[in-house]
Amino acid sequence: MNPFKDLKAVVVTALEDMARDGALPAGLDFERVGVDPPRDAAHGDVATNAAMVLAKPAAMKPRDLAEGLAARLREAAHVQVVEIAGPGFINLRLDPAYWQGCLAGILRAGTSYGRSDLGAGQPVNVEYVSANPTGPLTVAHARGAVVGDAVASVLAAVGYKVTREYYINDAGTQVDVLARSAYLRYREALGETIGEIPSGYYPGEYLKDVGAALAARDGDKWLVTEEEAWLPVVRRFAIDTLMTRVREDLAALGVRQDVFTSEASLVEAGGSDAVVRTLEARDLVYTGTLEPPKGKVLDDWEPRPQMLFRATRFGDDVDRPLRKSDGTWTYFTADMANHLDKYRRGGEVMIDVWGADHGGYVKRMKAAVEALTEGKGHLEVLICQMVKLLRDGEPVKMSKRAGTFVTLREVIDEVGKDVVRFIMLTRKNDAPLEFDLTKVMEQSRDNPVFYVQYAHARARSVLRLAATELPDLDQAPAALATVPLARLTDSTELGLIKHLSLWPRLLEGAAEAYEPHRVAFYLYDLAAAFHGLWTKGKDEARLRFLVADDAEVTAARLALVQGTALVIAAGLSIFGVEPVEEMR
RNA sequence: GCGCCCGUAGCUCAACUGGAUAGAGCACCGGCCUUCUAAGCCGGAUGUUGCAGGUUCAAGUCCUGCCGGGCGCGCCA
Repeated sequence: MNPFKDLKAVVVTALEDMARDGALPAGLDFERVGVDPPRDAAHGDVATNAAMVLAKPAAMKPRDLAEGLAARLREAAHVQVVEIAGPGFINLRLDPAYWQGCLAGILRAGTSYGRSDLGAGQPVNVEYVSANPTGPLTVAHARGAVVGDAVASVLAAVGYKVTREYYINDAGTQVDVLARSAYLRYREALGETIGEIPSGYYPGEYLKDVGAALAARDGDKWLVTEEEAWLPVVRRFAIDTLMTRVREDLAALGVRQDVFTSEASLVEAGGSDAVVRTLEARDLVYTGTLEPPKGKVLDDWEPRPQMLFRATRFGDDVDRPLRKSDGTWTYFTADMANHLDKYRRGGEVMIDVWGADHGGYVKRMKAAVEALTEGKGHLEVLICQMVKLLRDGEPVKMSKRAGTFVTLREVIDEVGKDVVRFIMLTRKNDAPLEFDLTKVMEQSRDNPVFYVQYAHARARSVLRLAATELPDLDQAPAALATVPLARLTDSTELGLIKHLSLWPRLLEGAAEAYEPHRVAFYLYDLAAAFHGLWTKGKDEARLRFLVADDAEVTAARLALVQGTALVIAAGLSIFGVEPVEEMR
């Protein structure tokens, strides 16, 4: 059920008929032919650019081509008016019966309306969050979490087989710093005065819990041992504790990932070595010395020969180091192992959601995927820009260095997970986002979460009232598909159906572009259309949803209300947001 | 210095992968509640899409060069 796809088929069929009749050259590619809702409703219900994009390959004048196509489209079912406009657009207006039929189709499809098999079951791996387990999640992490989760849901809805993945960065020097920081808190928990946290350590208060928990478990046994004895134990303990907390935070946000891959175990299992061997076999590894970056002062720079990956062969700016001077692998090497692992587990298509501070890392990872998969794997990276947390328009003070930052958990506790999720999706991922804790709780049109929820609540409210007044009417979507929908004739009613008819097309577009925010804007527009119809019924009694002496029109309108509620709920469920039954 | 991202109405942002006269909200003005939620709706103004070129029937969208902002730039992750 996809009205605009059906309309495209109508146009393509007409073009094929023309080719068969000799009105068009044979073998034209209709790929670029668009059949879209026009920006301006005055242009009709649907517009196609077919005459313009085919004019050149067909060696015809756009106007002539348009005349021929328009003549055939006039014969198509439900086509009321066909006009040629501007440089060669063909505008179609469809009769009310077409749109009434669409509503019936939407209701028959029910909750599966909008879903499709576009992806044809192709596997896609979406990796997101992947935060270091060195502290609680923040609002910045939340954006990546929600965007990744929504991209995954959008792709799943259009038929891809999606794996949601988290890569745990539990190896390297940062987790050693974590361990030493936690050890300080452990000593503190056992009564020592540790004073100010030295620089280079994680100062966050949250590590007090970790230290105390370790003291409770192991007593004072690590106080007297050397670092090499306690470090692996404390590190493991701290990582496990913090990862548990990360998972709890994600659960509170409604994010549940399928696969958690540990960098440490990947390296331990020889993943990095395997990556280097693979690259060596393809002659993509050499020992060389990198130039210092120009225009940037590096006081401790000294030229050093190191093991390098020929990333420049795959479009990167410089070749990239694989091994640190202490002999261990770089983060990059381990992450290559991660991506090779994902690829082998069955994902030619991989999507990574990263923070803005990793933007400089995109080219090398794409280069690595191309090299490791011999061009068969494809990596797409979505960069999430900053989240500016505000309260009443004023920035909320945060400093990671001083350990004073607002955690995701605090924000969820304050405004609720649904608000966090929706707001995080009201911007393109690569645009900065303002998150005003005051504004998102406002009940006004300025707050999209409220506005969309209100529309759904109003729709449900009508259906509740109808259930008591018309107990014999079956409100199930499939049942409402059979009522006399021809009674829906007002332009506002038909306009609302047209909005609903866009949903499958919009969802596919959001999936192909990896842009879940489109769903948020769609829902906002749909809510506006519904609120408009609602109020029109207040002004003109004949347009009220429930008309006491006309059971038919009431049933038809309830079908429209049900369809609207259905689509809003479907959109919100893509976002992992619960549609509300009533506003409080 | 180099690379990536961004630049649209006074403010916050859209613009359906190149379509028609660039649209919403906020703010400002004026209307609409004995009736399904007025937490809403209707009407009113606002633009050299940072600048300059180029490609195209068609450019906010693609290409080149500038200007402005953000992020990043060997052995952190």
